[in-house]
Amino acid sequence: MVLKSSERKHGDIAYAPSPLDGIREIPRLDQQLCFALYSAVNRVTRLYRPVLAALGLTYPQYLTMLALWERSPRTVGALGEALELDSGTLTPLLKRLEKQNLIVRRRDPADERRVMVELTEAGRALRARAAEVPASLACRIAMPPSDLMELRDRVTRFKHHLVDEADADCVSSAGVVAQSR
Amino acid sequence: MVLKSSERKHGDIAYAPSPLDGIREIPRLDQQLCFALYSAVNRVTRLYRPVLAALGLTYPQYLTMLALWERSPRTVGALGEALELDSGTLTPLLKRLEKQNLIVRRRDPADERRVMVELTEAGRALRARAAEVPASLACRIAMPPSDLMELRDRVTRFKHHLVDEADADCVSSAGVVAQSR
DNA sequence: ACATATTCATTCGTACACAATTTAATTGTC
DNA sequence: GACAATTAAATTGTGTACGAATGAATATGT
Repeated sequence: MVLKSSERKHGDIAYAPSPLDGIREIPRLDQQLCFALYSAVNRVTRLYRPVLAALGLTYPQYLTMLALWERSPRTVGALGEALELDSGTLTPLLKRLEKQNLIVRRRDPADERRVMVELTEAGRALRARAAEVPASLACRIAMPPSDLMELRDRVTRFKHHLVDEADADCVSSAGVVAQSR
Repeated sequence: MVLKSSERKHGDIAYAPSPLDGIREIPRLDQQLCFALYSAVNRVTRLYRPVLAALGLTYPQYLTMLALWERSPRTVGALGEALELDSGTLTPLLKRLEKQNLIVRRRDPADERRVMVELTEAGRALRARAAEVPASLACRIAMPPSDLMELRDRVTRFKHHLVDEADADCVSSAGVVAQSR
């Protein structure tokens, strides 16, 4: 019942042979960079959850508060740029923060299209309690700080190398997104 | 209206002073490793979206198919272990794949608690078309393969250093999860 | 001036992600 | 062989993520 599976496309991908029934192509799940990132983020979110629950926040809400603690009256668009989220994601998230009295949202009088998001007193006050979060998380990550910084810089560099628009030269660094060893 | 903000907790975090109104504590958003991971994954998912849409798959569905292409009759639990997802996430996802006729789900006769997930003919056939995905993605990531592999290994190592249970020694590598420069 | 285009946020629909709960089947223990 | 403990998925409820469509406000071109 096994497919023919001999359709080699155009020698475009370097891969290790699959252990299963002669079918080739596509690197294994555990060798793919993108899966590593994907599962790492899920795990990190799970790590943050109990710590942030004490503050009544989810991880994306915590990130939003971090952004607001940096600069407080801010438009939805500016927040979205900082967090790299679109307004369709932020609007309901901000409504939940508003329901918790951590922020207020109001139209910018100067430009009624914009919605200004601003910390409330309670929102600013939460910062003191949130100051313990990084330490709580750190004790759950048994890795030298230098390695963590190195990783952060590499992830950031990776982000900057993602081609947003379809410039599509598509010949350069062939199938190594999901690379084999 | 600015808060007192002079509540230094217990010299637990190394941080750079915030540019804003004297408030300290908590590293900036763009200096946090976890945010870098978080936003990188969102971007990667957006990159995959149009490519996978041609196959009728989302990114988590694609990962699930990758796992099944590696080993096909598999329990929901085994899939969840491979993908690091729980059944609450997997069950509806698998139902959608089943609706597309890519997989079938049936109870294991040997143990009626288990649900076996198996590729259909169409599911196996999809592999040939999916073989182009890594190359399509690679052309959107302008980075040397060696850097990508290095990053993958570092992310994987990072994952392995996350403390799942509350072993909580909590003194070692203080607040560097979200580190400052 | 004014029709057109653009911008900004909201709404809607689809699809994760996970904790907590529920249901069903199996295993241990006696 | 009954029955408590355990295990495996499914279900429920909350909260993201995002594309596409919507609608209101501002910018623009002639």
